[in-house]
Amino acid sequence: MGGQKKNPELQKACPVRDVLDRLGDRWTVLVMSELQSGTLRFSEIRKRVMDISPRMLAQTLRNLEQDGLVKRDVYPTVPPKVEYTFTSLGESFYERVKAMIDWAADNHDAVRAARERYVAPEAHHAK
Amino acid sequence: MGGQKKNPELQKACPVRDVLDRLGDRWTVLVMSELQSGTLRFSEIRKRVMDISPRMLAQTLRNLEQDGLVKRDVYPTVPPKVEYTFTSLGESFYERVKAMIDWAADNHDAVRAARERYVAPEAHHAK
DNA sequence: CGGAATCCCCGTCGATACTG
DNA sequence: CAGTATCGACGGGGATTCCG
Repeated sequence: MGGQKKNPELQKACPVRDVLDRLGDRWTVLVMSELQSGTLRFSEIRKRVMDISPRMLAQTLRNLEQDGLVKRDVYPTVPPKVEYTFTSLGESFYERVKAMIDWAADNHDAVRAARERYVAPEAHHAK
Repeated sequence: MGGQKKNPELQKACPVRDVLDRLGDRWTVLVMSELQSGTLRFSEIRKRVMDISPRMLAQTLRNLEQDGLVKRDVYPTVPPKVEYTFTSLGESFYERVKAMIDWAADNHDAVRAARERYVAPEAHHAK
């Protein structure tokens, strides 16, 4: 996905983009769908999402925490233990996301079929 | 959003990513929310979305068309006229997207408030 | 264990210009 | 009008290394 500025002025004005942009990245949706099953530790999420790097998991979780969608609980034990849980805001958000995930699962075949059928419009001079 | 490969093998296996990735980009959601109001011409969408470049609009529309979410009708008149309309697949998809947009609008304040409250976790050695 | 810091690649997007 | 072509930059995110 492409770089480019993410104009903060525009974000202020646009609630949609502001919130939805988080779904743009590779991991947020995947992480949320694991968190759905309840409280999880950092390493547990890692195991479930499998090919996420610790760096990206940390970043994804911090974004979610920052937006008030996920709660982070630190237990100052040794070894350290950190748990992540949806807030109620997060749960209500995930409901909608879930609706989209389900749609994607249900209609994946239709979409893939459409992609296969698709032929590039030869400019407009359809010969 | 960032470059990096988009492993096609993984996409094949993952319906979620496959479909939802489209929402990651800057414009798809905006364009869809205009198309909601009915059939629109290329230039009409441009006027409504305002700061989208012709390049990005064309690309966004082609993606939607490719996925079978939007229908493209070309009238070989002069000057050319091209209309875009949701397919029924697209409409059913947009229903879910709309649910998220509405959530975003409703909870935008809560999210922004959470962001403002947020203080970076000073590593874990909470002094 | 749960991260943070650094390095670097490369896909996306934006701006600009051109065409049937 | 409805696009396409080319270019360059930005910044996401992977790999790796280190730390409390």
